[in-house]
Amino acid sequence: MLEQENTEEKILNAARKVFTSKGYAAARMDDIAKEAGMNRALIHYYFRSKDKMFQIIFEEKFRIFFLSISSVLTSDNDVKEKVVNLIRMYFEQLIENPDLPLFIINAVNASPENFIKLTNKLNVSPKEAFKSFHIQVQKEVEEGKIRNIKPYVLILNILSLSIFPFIARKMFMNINNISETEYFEILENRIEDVINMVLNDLIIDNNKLKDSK
Amino acid sequence: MLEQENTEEKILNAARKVFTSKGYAAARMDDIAKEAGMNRALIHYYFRSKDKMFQIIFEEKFRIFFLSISSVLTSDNDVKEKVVNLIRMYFEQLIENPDLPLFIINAVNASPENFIKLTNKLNVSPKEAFKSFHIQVQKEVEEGKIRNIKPYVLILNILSLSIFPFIARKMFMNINNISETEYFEILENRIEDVINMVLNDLIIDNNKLKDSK
DNA sequence: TTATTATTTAACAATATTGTTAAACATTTA
DNA sequence: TAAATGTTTAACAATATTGTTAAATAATAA
Repeated sequence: MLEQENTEEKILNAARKVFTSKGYAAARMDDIAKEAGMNRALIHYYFRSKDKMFQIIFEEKFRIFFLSISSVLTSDNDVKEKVVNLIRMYFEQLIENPDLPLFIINAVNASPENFIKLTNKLNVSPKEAFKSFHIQVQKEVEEGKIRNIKPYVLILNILSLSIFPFIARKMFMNINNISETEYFEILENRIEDVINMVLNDLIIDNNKLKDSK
Repeated sequence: MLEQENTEEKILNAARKVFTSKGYAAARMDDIAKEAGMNRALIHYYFRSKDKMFQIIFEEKFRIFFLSISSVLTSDNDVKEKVVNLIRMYFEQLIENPDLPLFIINAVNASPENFIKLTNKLNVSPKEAFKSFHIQVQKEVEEGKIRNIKPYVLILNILSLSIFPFIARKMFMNINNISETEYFEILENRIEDVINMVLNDLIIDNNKLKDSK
């Protein structure tokens, strides 16, 4: 009988699950204890308080979420390559971790100070990564490599198309009566569409629009 | 001295504000009372319990959110017109109500039964609206009016590009050190970009892509 | 084996949050 | 005006949730 995970791991796994699906306020220490198959006192023995546990999970998730973005944004590739990498990377990461974005957004909304503290504490700087991408976009616009697009607009488009489907997935599944598996298949098949749409939007082309009149 | 709003309105306004910004679990009856400038007992006198109050606010917001979508989706327009209307409508609505999508998504995630109950109770049926749009898209694809795109993909693209920027706005503002006013300006200027991008993606065009090789 | 240490639990304590009530105060109406 | 009704509050009660402790059990080291 391979009992693999020890108590500490069991607790962390349970906490991860409960916190990411319910968020801090709605999570109960008892939910975590039950999920881990043990007594509430035990999780206090291992991790002092709810706050401390949440902090651990949040840091971990925060790292996962921003480290990969940052690495793509600050790589050596040009803008179009980064666009492709970002979209693929998000999809792969979020298919494994569908609750991640909502968890992080809610946590940051609930206490923005925490976000600021963490970006300082960890050697992950979304601010810097975004800024350097911003500059690169402006440069490529000036060089005529891509159309004249505002960096913020491009970033927002990529993030929106990649992340939103995971944020709204339960509602979407509900409205359209489809299972998570089916939904993820739709998303998987959608990746190339998204890539094409964003890349297309970067092409310098004078006569492709305004034909509706 | 025009004292306009009565106690009941004061409470509802406060509840609206607190619930939509914090969500059910993190909201405190005391937050609402303070926001309304009164005693906690008074809000119980008017609205029995926290659950009941939340239900009122949720129904209201749910209606606002889905009524306008449904009306656009089930109108007489063709797909391209609907795309334009949807994107404009979302922007106008969310600029007034930026917390709306996150509030609804979190509430639906927390209790999907509630969502189902409400769609039945109210004469608002996102399910039907989505379905009819779905069929219309397939029809226009067959007629050659728009490119061969999966209805789900189109809907997801529109919703993503329109809604996500509001969901992630606090994080985005934080990362890029910009105020809400500045951010909303960026979004305002982005509308036409989004419309163009989505419409462009619907055009039947054989030689606009795959030029990167 | 026995002593020591780590793990686990049940029972308890403290705090936070919601909900109630009786009495004070204000407003309406007879 | 006085009775009746509606509004508001402070104080209290009940419940939910987190956190602690002492004692039992298991694991480890001497």
